[in-house]
Order: sequence, then C-alpha cells, then structure tokens
Amino acid sequence: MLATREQLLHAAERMISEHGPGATMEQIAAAATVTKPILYRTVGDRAALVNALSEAMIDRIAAAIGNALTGHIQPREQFEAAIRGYLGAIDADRNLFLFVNTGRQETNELRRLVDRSATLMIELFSAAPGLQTPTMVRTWAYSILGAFQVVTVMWLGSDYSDRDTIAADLTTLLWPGIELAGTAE
Amino acid sequence: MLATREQLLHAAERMISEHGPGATMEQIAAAATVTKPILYRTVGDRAALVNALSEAMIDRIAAAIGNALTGHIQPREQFEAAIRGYLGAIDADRNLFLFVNTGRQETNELRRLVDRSATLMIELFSAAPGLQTPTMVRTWAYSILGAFQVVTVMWLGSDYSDRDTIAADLTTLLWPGIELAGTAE
DNA sequence: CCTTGAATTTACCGACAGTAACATTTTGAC
DNA sequence: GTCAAAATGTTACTGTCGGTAAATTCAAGG
Repeated sequence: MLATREQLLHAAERMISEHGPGATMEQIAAAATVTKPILYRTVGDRAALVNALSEAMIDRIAAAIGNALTGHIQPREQFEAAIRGYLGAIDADRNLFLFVNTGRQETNELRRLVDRSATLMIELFSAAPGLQTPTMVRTWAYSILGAFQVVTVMWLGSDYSDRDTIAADLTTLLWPGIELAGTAE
Repeated sequence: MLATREQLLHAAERMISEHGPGATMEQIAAAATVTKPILYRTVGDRAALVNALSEAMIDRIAAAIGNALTGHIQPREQFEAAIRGYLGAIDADRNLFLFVNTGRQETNELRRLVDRSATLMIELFSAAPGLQTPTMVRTWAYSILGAFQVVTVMWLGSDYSDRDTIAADLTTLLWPGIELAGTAE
C-alpha cells in the first residue's frame, strides 16, 4: 500500500480534524487505510505522533506569521499582524490545535517544542536592537508564547472576541514593554 | 475507616508529590489506605480529582500572591511581588503543578479554571483605573496567566533563571502596557 | 440471633496503547 | 525459473488503567 510517513501524518491530521482530538491510534491508522503496527513502525508511538503534528503545526504557524508580516513597516504593526497570522493559522484547524495541546503527557517534550518555538521568536525579535540578557530574552519569548497559547484556548472555547480585536489587545499589552527594551539606552 | 473528602485529596497530593504526576488512581487510593471505589465515590473520577486539586492550588496561589503584596505600595512593585508569590507557591509543589497541567483531557474544564483564575486577576486589577473594554480585560488576564504558566513550566524544567530575575523580567515586559492603560486619559 | 440496610472490598469489564508472532509479498542470487 | 531471505503487512494478543457491578462484611434494630 506504500504508505509514506508524510501520508500517514496527513491522514492522521484529517482524522483528528473530523473526529476530534480523542481519535485513537486505530482510527488514525484506519484513516490511512493501514493497520496499527504500520502506523507504529512508520511514525512511532502516540507521543511521536503528537510531536510530529506539533512540529508541523509550528512550521505552519511560522509560515503564517511570515506571510502576515509582508506589507507592514512599523514594527508594532508587524507585531500585531504576526498575532493575527498566529490566530489565523490555528483557526484553520482547531482540532489539531486541541490534539496537540491535550495529547501530551511528557512535559519534557512540551519544553522541547516551546524552546523550538521560542527560538523562532527570538530570531524574529533579534532584528530589533537591545533585548538585554539572554535569560531575559528567553523569559520574554516564553511569556509571549504562553500569552498567545492561553488566549487562543479561551478564544476557541467561546469566541468571546474577534481575531482582530484580540490581536490589537495583545499588542496593547505587550508592545510597550518590547518597545521600551528596544529604545533603552 | 472514615475517609473524608479532604483527607483523600490530601493523600492524593502526597502521593503525587512523591510518585510524580503519573500516579494512578489505585496508588492514590492506596495512599489514603482506601480502595478505589471509595475514592471514586468520595471525590469522583480522575477529571474531578484534577479539578479539585487545581482549585486547591489556585486558592493557594491566590493566598501566596495576597501575602506577597503586603509591604509594597508602588503598583509596579506589587505586580512584581505577586509574580514572585506565584512562582513561590508553585515551587512549593512542582509535581502537583505538573499533575494539574498534564492531567487534563477536557479542554472545557481547563477553560473553567482559567476563567476562575482570570476573575481573581481581574478583581486584583480593577483596583487600578481605566482598563477599557471588558473583552480587553479578559484578553489581558488570559495573556498574563498564559505568560506565567509557560514561563513556569520552562523554569521547572531547567531552572534557567532564578525566581527574582524571572519576576523582574516578566514585570519589565508586562508592566509598561498595564501602566499605560491605567494612565490613559 | 436473625434480618435489613449501609459501607467496603473483591473481582471484573472495556478501551486503548503497544507488540509478538504469523503470513505474504518482493527481491536478489544462483 | 527457483529458492532463500529480507521486507512488508496482518491478525491476534498482552498489559495497564480508568471505572463499576456484584459479592461481602459490618452495624443497628427487633
């Protein structure tokens, strides 16, 4: 049946989209017209699947952010546009986001992924001048990721506000601090 | 054997502290010298246990924050002290924090707890003037909770920075935005 | 001492992650 | 072309754990 890893991951994603984040490994295998041991041999256990889909989603989000940046010159507008891009990318597949968020037991894996995302963000920010110490940069990157993450979870739950407003409100909260660091001395 | 709910929760906490967040229901019951059905009848299923311990932890954190506030007059210092209180409360039982963070499947329960914590935070902030729209206040509260949460997870993982520095860095990031909102017109 | 009802434990079920053992196809050497 | 062997796939199983039904012990009243 010639099932490549990519195809399996794609099928898993489809299955999760349709049947929610509680999809079992058997269902996921079936969605790729494949049996369980093949799924296990090709992508690994459930944790590996969660990781693979997490990384795929991170890449997608990074791409969406990069996309959203075009056409904005003011850094503050870029920041706000990046948030819109982030929210948009997640909105495109809510169940995948939930799967990635609830389907993790091993906290170390979570940390790895947060660090991976943080690296992206640090690179994005390092264009700007003068974020002081390395640990501070890390703390800021973690903070921003955490802020996005929880706001997104709550937003997916009740749509209590619209995407543009959320992006604007997050910018109003976070940008002043970031800007100050850039202009300091 | 006269096992009250409080005793069971307390025993569960002990067990989780010792054996990590992966403790099974059977282990938890045994830690209270009780059998599983009693645990289930008294506190409910695993989700209920996670919730109960979550709420206990939220209360404890709230108390620690309240405690940390005494003696500070400047709002910015209060904010920073609150963060130190938050981190201290979690540091006091890392495994419980991990249990509460990884042991949840139902996203709606997470949302309930976030909203509960956000309410506390909104009350804390509403002493200050002029946070504009209600949805903005929610977004800000969620953001701050999320920032704390992820920073804490990363901190527990590697102690990449010390508590006071993290509190200071978080304040440097978040306070300018908060302050601006308070002084705006 | 017997009965009845509550509290408790034992023993079980179902679901699901993960895998071992078995079957089938493909490959390549002679 | 044939046969060994490696790779690929399938069936059928195990173990764990959350959750619960059924059996059992215990306490109180008659």
